[in-house]
Amino acid sequence: MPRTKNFDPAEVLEKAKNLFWEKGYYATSMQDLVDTLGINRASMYDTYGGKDQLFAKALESYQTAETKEVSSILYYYTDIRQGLYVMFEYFVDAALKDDKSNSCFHLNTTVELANSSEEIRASLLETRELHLKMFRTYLEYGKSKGQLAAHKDIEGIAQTLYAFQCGLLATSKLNPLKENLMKTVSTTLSILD
Amino acid sequence: MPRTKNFDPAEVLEKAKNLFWEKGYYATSMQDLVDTLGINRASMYDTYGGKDQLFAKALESYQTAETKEVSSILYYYTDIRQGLYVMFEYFVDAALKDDKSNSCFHLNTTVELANSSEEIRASLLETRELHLKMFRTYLEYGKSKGQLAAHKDIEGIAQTLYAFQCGLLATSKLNPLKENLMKTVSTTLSILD
DNA sequence: CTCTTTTTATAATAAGCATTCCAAAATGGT
DNA sequence: ACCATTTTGGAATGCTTATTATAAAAAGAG
Repeated sequence: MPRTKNFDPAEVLEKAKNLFWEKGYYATSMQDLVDTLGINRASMYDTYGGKDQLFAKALESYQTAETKEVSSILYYYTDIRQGLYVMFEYFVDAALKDDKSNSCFHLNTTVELANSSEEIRASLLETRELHLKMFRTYLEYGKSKGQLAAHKDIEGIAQTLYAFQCGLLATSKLNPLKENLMKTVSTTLSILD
Repeated sequence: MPRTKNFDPAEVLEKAKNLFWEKGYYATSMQDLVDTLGINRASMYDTYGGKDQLFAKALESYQTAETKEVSSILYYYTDIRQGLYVMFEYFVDAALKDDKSNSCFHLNTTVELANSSEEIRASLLETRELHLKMFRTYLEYGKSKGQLAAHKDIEGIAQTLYAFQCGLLATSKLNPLKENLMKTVSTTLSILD
């Protein structure tokens, strides 16, 4: 019957995601969000709920998109070394986009909130589990193609790749140079040999 | 002439360090500190200055202690694989102490504040540089002893070890199991082979 | 045009924040 | 014993926070 929403909730959520990604949960105030999102404070509360819910939705949106992206990258490359390299490169580019060094929203949130919000922790754990599963599957595939020696411990490598990915993006805050970061990627991938 | 301080400033700073380590800068209020440190609010301001300065001192204290510890561990072990393994084990134990999962104060602060405080960033960068230098020196030593092949890229390995260390401790928040974490350490150390 | 709902702008609320101040009590050195 | 200084407890300050409320303007659907 009446007036419809004047903005695209998904578009606005994207802006909130970028702000939380850059500044973190505590350092981002609702006033910051009002200034950034381009919609009124009341519309914000009406559409997304309070700060907690908005943050949770932003994180969810980020994690879903990243998981999908990783999946399609790995699916595309039949050489696992190449696939993993491009995947790490994708994360590095995202961490350094717009000449900032915002690292990775998933990692930032792990450090800031994993121990203080059960709901957020569950969301982080689920994403970690999804990534580990993708790594395992991809490594199994590599083994079947003879790209990975049969005796290699897939679970150990998968967890190592996940840990290294977190470290790579964390250090990108202090060392925001792509070529430097990608050298550590190459070095790390030698665990496959 | 008159009354002397009633508490040991270093001891109290240790408590502040543990609280900031656990909760981070923003999530720790001065009231939390008053409740935890066991000294009066006025004494706190008088001895350490405001929140910023107290945090900076706590971080400095942490980084100095950790750097010293790493140095002595590496100095003690003549086998570089063993030395690095024990070093990572030391960090894992610290990250999981008291059955919590507080990760590493240096890493936590990198994620939370590296982009918002120039003073803190400088302190973090200096510590990173110190650790890289220790790694390089240790790897050179290993090379001279024939424990590391002559063609290995020392700078690349050093940076990779630093990145992995950050990732190892970050993931310890979601996966606080020592044996699990130490398996990724072993896997990563295969980059030396 | 007429509902009905959303937007907007503004303000009120209530709590928490870091910091400063004050006066009384405590304490070590002379 | 005296004095200088710190500790203590409490309160006051002034600012920021998240959230809710209010009322008027805007706009799509019948």
